[in-house]
Formats: sequence, structure tokens, C-alpha cells
Amino acid sequence: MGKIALHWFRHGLRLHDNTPLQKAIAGCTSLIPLYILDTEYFKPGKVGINRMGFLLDSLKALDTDLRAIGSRLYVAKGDPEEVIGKFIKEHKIGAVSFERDTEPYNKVMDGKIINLTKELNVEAFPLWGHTMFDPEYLLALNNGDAPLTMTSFLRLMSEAGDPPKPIDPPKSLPPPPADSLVCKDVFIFQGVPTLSDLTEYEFNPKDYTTWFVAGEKEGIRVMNEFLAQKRRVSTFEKPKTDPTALQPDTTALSPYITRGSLSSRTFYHGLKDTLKGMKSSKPPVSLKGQLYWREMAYLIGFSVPNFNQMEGNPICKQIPWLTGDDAKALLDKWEMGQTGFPAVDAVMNQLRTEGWMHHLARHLVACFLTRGDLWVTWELGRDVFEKHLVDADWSINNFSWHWLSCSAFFHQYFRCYSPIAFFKKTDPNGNYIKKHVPILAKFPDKYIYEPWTAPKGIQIACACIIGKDYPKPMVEHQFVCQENKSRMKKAYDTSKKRDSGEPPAKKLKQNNLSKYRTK
DNA sequence: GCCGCGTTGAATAA
DNA sequence: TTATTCAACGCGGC
Repeated sequence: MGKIALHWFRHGLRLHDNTPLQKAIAGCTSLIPLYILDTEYFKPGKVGINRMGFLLDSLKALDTDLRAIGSRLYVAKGDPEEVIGKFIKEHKIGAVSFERDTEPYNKVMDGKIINLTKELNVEAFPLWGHTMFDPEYLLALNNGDAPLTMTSFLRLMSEAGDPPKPIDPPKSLPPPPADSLVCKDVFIFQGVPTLSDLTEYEFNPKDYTTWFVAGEKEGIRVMNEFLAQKRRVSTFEKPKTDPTALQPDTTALSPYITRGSLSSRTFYHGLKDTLKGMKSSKPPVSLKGQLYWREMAYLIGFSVPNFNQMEGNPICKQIPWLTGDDAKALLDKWEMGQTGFPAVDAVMNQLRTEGWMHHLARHLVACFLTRGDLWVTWELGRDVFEKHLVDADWSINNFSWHWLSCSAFFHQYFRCYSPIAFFKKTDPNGNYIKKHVPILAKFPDKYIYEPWTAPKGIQIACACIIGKDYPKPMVEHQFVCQENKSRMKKAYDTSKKRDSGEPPAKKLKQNNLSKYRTK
């Protein structure tokens, strides 16, 4: 009798550059490719329809790709530890492979699964693959701590060199034990579920409106299409791209990389090959730089305790943000695109309908919610982004909210985005606003960023009365922005005093690289 | 302790 | 278009 292996798909919803999958199939005669929808991880109410729809479409595409090489995907629902335990026992699984993860919840889960395989005496292949490098290796290379500045991270990258080359997808896979698998007390969907199969989320399929097409094939296609534009690749500078462009001015690869449909190593080496012998922009603004930002965010998320909150987070400035019901009322207006600032509302409308917006557009609205205008805790804004984004990514999202709220990494709180001025630089006519806040579409260009300044006659002619059909601005930007800057100064001064009061215990730094030396 | 720097500010001056 | 100023920064190298 041959050996049955189970490959548990985590983030890496792909066949190319999938090391744990390759390990699993090396010694087995039958393979169970399994995805587990964990409703603790994807909590109903916390996950929006575009994010979930994109996940399901990614699974559907994965199933199609698996079927093309003699296999298929099984989708179960429940707690991964329970599900995998039951599968091992009932199906006499001999080996379990999966991609290790850096997020706190998933790290704990990794440990549980590893223990489970030990208890049941099953071979296990928990391997890194969602990042370019093994994060434990990078930490060891950096004496145990994650670098907190891009400059120091780039130093670490130059020590680490190129990440491993991506490995090819398998040409065929061992067949599953049966087309219709059952497992006692485990809920297994018939095929890949659709949005309406997930009744506990109460989605209305009509609201699934993102334009992104999911899947590994599509991710690779989009990447290749971008890489073919050599000039665009070699001159790419992130801060110079246009947040108000009606078609993405960046690669828009983030949903594929986040879902693991596209390997970050594949993109890295694709860039390297494309730019061979060419002059090109440099990190951190270049495309390679964007991969480094991602890698840095993952390493920090992996090693900093309580990285998803302010309290107990050693790198996070302690700032007396609004929380609770006061914050919730402001947050709701922000989330629903009802702030009265057309630029902010356009971005939030794009978030809810498309599940994606340009990086600088995220900056504008994140600054507005926190240190710029509303003084609402970044944790709540983070949750809203995480709910709606098709590229929702725990590490990058938390990293960016630290940055924008001046809680860590970036500290020049006096540099504040203006909800009126910022988009005028790239979109003086307000075309982006006219698209995403259609009720304002008739306003003359000169009023599009400040419609409340339009004379009553013009408001009537545009069939949009400010304060009735579209809200008045919820704050006076100039005023609150100044007030918040002094609040920030106060919070920074307080934290300085506290820091000097109790010097941090000297940490013993140790370079523990020996276990990574292969030759 | 000083100084230069930091992926992506705004307003103003030249 | 580019440089300077704006009250307001921390980090890290020296």
C-alpha cells in the first residue's frame, strides 16, 4: 500500500514555487490537496464580500489548475488542527506539508499542527514560502532583531543576497484517494464554495464588485504584461505614481502576492531578469524596493510582540487616540464615504467597491482618520482596510497604519496630507472623484474638491445640495489638523519622558546562524 | 551631543 | 519646475 500525503494550502494558493507541495508529493502515491476555511481567521462580520469573493475565486482557480494535472482541491471548514487531525486518522495520512506563516494566529496554529503530526507519528513538512527569505534566517543574520528602518533593512538584504530562485510547478500530481472525500465530523464543501454557500457571512452576491480576476495564471499573466514594459519597470518610482489614475498606475499585483497566487520570489527574479544590464531606479522606490518593503513588514510582524495593537507593542508610540463609541461614529462616516471631503470619500468608495486603491490614496485616508483630522485609533482603520481589501495583508496593513499614524517608522507628524490639496496635484479636474462620488460629477472643476464652497445656485443646477444630497465636511481641516499636531507633540514628549525614566534592559545579542549553514 | 537622513506634505517664493 | 520654509520628528552614525 502506498503513502497518502496531505498538502494543506495556507497563503500560497499556487503550484509554482511551492516547496512544501513538492516535498509532499516526492514520496507519496496519493495526495489530498486541502484548503481549510477557518472562520476564526476569517471572522464573519470582519471580512467583506470582495475580500472573501477574491479568496474563493483564487481557490476556484487553484482547483482548475490542480485538475489540469490530475488532482483537485478539497475545501473543508473548521479549525485546522481538528480538521487535519481527523483527516490523518481517518485517511491514514503518512505526511503533511504546509507553508509556515508569520502572523501570530497562524504561528500558534503552525505549532499545533507540528505537535499533532508528532503525536500521530506522521511526517511533516512545514516550510517557509510566503516571503522571499526564511524570516528566522533573516533574524539570525541581524542578531535576533528585525531592522526598523529601510536603510538598515537594505543592509541586511545586501548581506542576504538574492532570494532562492522559484521552483517550477509540478507537471503532474498523484491522484486523490477518491473524488468525493468524506471525513467523519468534518464539513467538506462539494467542490469550491461560492459566496452564497457561506451563509454565516450573510453576503449579498450582488455586492461582489471587484474587477480583479483571481488565480495563479492571471497573476503570472499580469506580472508578465507589466515586465514586458521595460521602460516602465526600469524607471518605476513608487512615490511618483498617480493615486488618482483611473487605471492603476502601479503593478496592481498585490492581491495575487497576498493570496500567494504569485510568489514574491518569482516576481523578484522576474524583475532581475528584466533589468539585467539596464540602468534602473533603486530601492526603496523601485519595484524591487516594493518587495523589500513587504519583506520588512513581514519580518517586523513576525518578531514584534502585539504588532497589531498599540498596547503592549514595544515599537508603537503611545498616543491617546479616540476609541470606543466616540471613535465608532466617526469611523462609520469615514468607512462609508460620508466625510464630506470628496477626495477622502472617493477613496473609501473605491475601497468598498473595488477592494483596492493606490498606495498614496491609502495614505490620504489613513492620515485623515488618525493624526490628520479625526484622531481615531489606527487599529479601527486597520480593521476597515482588512475587511474590504482584496490585497488585505496582516503584516503590511499593520505596518502601514503604524507608519501613517506616526506610531512607528515615520515620525514627521507635521507633514500632513490635505484632503483638499493632495489629489489636485495629479487630478486638477477631479476625474477620480467624479468616478467614485458620482453625485458630485456635475460640479464645475473649481469646486470639485470643496463643493461646500459652491454658490447655492450652482448646487441647485448640479442637483446636489451640500448638507442634503452630499454631506458638509465633518471637520474643519485647517483647524483640527493644527490641533492634532499639538496633540502629537504632547504624546511624543510624554513618551520621551517615559523612555528616559526607565532605560531598557540591555538585550544579549547573539548571532545564531550555524543551523542555516548548508555547506 | 551633533548632524544628516528619512519611499510619497503644503504653501510660498523665485 | 525647483527651492525654501513651516513651530512642531526620531534614528543612527560619528
